[in-house]
Amino acid sequence: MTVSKTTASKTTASKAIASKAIAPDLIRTMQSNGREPAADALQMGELSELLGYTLKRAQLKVFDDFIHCVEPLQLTPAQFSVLLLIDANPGRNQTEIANTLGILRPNFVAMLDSLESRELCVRMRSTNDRRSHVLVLTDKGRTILARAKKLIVSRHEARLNEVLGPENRAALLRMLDKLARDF
Amino acid sequence: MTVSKTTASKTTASKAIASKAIAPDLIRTMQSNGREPAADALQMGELSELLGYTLKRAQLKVFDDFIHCVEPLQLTPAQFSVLLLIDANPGRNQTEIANTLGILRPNFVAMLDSLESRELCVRMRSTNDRRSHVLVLTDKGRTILARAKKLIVSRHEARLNEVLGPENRAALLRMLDKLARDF
DNA sequence: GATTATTTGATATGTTTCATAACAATTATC
DNA sequence: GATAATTGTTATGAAACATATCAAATAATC
Repeated sequence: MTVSKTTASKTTASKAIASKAIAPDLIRTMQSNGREPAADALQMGELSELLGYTLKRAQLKVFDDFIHCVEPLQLTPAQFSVLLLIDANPGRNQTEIANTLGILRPNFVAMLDSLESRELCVRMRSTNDRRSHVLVLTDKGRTILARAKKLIVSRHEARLNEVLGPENRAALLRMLDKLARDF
Repeated sequence: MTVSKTTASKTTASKAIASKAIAPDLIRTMQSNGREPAADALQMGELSELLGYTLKRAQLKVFDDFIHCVEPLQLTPAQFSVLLLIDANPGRNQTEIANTLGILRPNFVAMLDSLESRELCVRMRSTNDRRSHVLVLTDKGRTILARAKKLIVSRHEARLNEVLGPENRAALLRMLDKLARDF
């Protein structure tokens, strides 16, 4: 280590410029334009060029919006994907659904418990293989799923189209899919 | 609920076709082409069109590759971003760095403890504001950061360019940045 | 056909990540 | 000088993610 143990940090108010007579945003402008480094925005450095960083940031934003759009149905992205996959793949068991979604079997148990307690789906012992549970949506589950799809299309994906434009949205999806597959 | 409590699930081997005389992949081909639904790949349904789902999948892949590429230095994406931001913003305190990265201050403490215990950075009491800690990279920290940047460029981002192509990679970054900001 | 190995769902458990409340020390505000 | 706000910290909890292990059921092997 070559660094000394104390340093001066310029925090918020620089000097004693601040006075009630001057508007707050004017003060900020003066500070930002002064010789002192702007107190607000930090340099992002090479972080802006790091795809992984921006990817994560975007993912959090998109998930937040998803949750908000589908809020009246109280479905997380993961729960929605489970319902969707059960519906699209009748006759499949827990392991198959979980694996396809990248969910580990032990963690899938509580997930299903929750959905089943809300009567959105049911586990049924398979007659062929009495070890496995075939997953089936209830009527309520199908209804919720249908409503969720509508909300996602009309709110969530619509907003994505607004921000990106339909062509860009499609291009983005293609590239992300390529990454998810071939990377 | 309108579903009965038992159902038949077709699992692996259909009928008694299996025999040692037939090659395993031939059997699989026969099964896939038969009337029975393919036992392997599940229908992804509308999931393939859900941007959030693909986004998450891609993000996990990219982070995995990041961790792998920078493995000799034992840096997580989060740790790397902290080192980078400290280096790019001398004189800033914990709260400022944490906020910029979207890390909550309480969670940032252990993070810094870890980096400091590895002697990659130091907290220094500010002389201006004795509440705050100014964060500074040690020489070791700067060295590790420089090595990490090299590994990321030569391995990680290089691979991204291979898979996507430079133009697509740039376009992807632009769109993700737009989402992270405006969404 | 009995023995061994594998698969399925489940439990227990641990780690990591993320979020909230509260506190002492310090500084800002009035 | 009393009160409020900020900084780093601790404690704590929830959620997401991962591993080992188990009983029941089935498949594979001898």
